[in-house]
Amino acid sequence: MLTKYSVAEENYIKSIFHLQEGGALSTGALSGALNTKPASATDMLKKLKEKKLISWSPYKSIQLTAKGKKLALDIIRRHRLWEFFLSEKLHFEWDEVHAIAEELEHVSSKKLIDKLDAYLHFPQVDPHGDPIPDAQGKMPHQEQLRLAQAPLNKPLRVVAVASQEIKLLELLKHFDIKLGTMIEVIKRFDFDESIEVKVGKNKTLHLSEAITKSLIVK
Amino acid sequence: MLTKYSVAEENYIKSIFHLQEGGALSTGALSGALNTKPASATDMLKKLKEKKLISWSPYKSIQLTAKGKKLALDIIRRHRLWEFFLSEKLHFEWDEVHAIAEELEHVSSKKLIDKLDAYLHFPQVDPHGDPIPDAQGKMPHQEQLRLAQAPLNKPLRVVAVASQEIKLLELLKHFDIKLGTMIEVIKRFDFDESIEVKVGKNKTLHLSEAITKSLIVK
DNA sequence: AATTTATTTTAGGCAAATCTAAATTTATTT
DNA sequence: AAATAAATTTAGATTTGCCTAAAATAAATT
Ligand SMILES: [Mn+2]
Ligand SMILES: [Mn+2]
Ligand SMILES: [Mn+2]
Ligand SMILES: [Mn+2]
Repeated sequence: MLTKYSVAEENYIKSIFHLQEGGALSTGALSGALNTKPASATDMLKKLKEKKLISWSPYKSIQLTAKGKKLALDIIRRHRLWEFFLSEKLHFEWDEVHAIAEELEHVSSKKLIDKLDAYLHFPQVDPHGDPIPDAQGKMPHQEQLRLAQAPLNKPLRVVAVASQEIKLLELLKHFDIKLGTMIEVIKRFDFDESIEVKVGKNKTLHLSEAITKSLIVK
Repeated sequence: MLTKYSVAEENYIKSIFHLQEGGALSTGALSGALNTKPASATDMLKKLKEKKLISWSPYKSIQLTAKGKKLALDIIRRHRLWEFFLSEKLHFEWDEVHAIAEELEHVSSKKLIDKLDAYLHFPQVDPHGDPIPDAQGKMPHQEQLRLAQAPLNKPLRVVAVASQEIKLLELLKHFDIKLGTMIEVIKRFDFDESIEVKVGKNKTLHLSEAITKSLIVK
C-alpha cells in the first residue's frame, strides 16, 4: 500500500481526474493537458491500467478506479495545501502559486502533508477557492454556479475560478477581481454572450463570455 | 544561465561538494554515498564534465568547477532552508528532516527559496548546526573542532553534527544530546579512543570514538 | 453505404539513469 | 620488477517517458 508513483504517473492521474469531471475524456485532451503527444498518453494509459489505477482498453473510455481516485485526491490535497502555504505564508500572488505547487505536490511524505495541514490550521479551500480534500480523501462538494448562468441583479460572491490559466488570472488581477469580490449582473448581451456587471460599490465592467464562464459565484 | 538540472545531477553535484571537503574523492566513495554503482558514477561524471560542472578525465581526480561549486552551494542552501522550515515550523524531529529535504531541495524556483528564507527570518544554521549559504552563495566558514580533539575539563557547546546518518541522530537523541547541549570532556581512554564526558549538570556518559568524531563543539 | 477525415493506437527509436560483466588501469605485495 | 589485488572505466542491457511516422479504428460527410 506504500506504493510510490513517478512524477509523470501522478501528473497523468491528476489530469484524468480533473478532465473527466468535465464529461468525456479523450486521449487527445489528456495529452493536450499534459503537453505531450497522444501516443505518449496511450503508453501511459497502458501503465496506469497495469497498476490498476484506471480501467481502459484500446479505443475505449478512460475511468479512474477507486484506487486511482484515491490517489488523485491525495495529489490534489498536496497541491492545494502547498498553494495555500505559498499564498498565505510566503505571500505569492494568485497566479504564481500553481506552477510551484505543481512541483511540490510530488514530495511524497504523508507526515509532511499532515503536519503542513495542521500548521496551516486545516484550510478548507485553496487560493483559487477550490476545496482541499482532507487526510481521508474527502473533498467537500462545491456548488458550481457560473457567473454566465447567474441571475440578474443579485449580489454574488466570487468563490472560485474554473481554471488556473495564468492569462485568466492576470486578467482578473487587472480587473481587481479576486476570491470574495462581490459582483452583480446588470445586463446580458445575447450578441456575444457578454455581460455587464457591477463590481464592488461603484465600478461597472463589461465581461466576455470566456470570463463569465470561468467565474464561480454563490 | 537559467539552466535546469535533473534531480540525479543535483544529487551528484551536492555529494561531490560534501565528499571533497573530506580530502580525496574516489568514484567508489561517490557512488557509495549515492547508493549507486561505480559504473553509474562514471557515466554521470562524463555528463557533469560535458556540462562544465566538474573537471575530470578517466582515472583522474574529480574537481568542481566554479560553476559546479556555485550550483552545489545553491542546492545546499535549498536543502538547509527546508530543513530549518521542517524543524522550526512543522516541528519535525532532528532525524526526520534530512530525508524530506532531500526531495524538497530539487524544487527549482529561486523566488520560492528567497521568500522562504525571508519567511524564516534568514536563519544562519540548519537544525544540525550547519551553516546556510546566503542568496549569493556565500557560506560562513565554520570552525570544525571535533569533540575527539577537544581539550579536557572545558565546557563546550555542541554546534553541529558531522553526519546526518539516522543511526547517529537516533543515538544522540537517546543520550539527549542536541545542538546547544553543553559537554565537558572528563577523561580519555587510549585503549579505544573513547572518552568520558559530563553532559549538562550531573549526567556522566561514556562515548565511543565514532561519536566523539561526529560531534562538533565550540 | 461508401468515402473521407479525424482520432487513437502500434511500431520503432531516443535520451536519461541505472545495472552487470568484462576490460583496463592503478595500487599493493611479494 | 613481477605478480596480484583493487579500483575504475567501458560495453552492452534495461526501464521510463517521451517522440515521429505508419497503421488501425471510429466519426463525419457525401
Ligand atoms: Mn505536478
Ligand atoms: Mn488551485
Ligand atoms: Mn536530493
Ligand atoms: Mn542538515
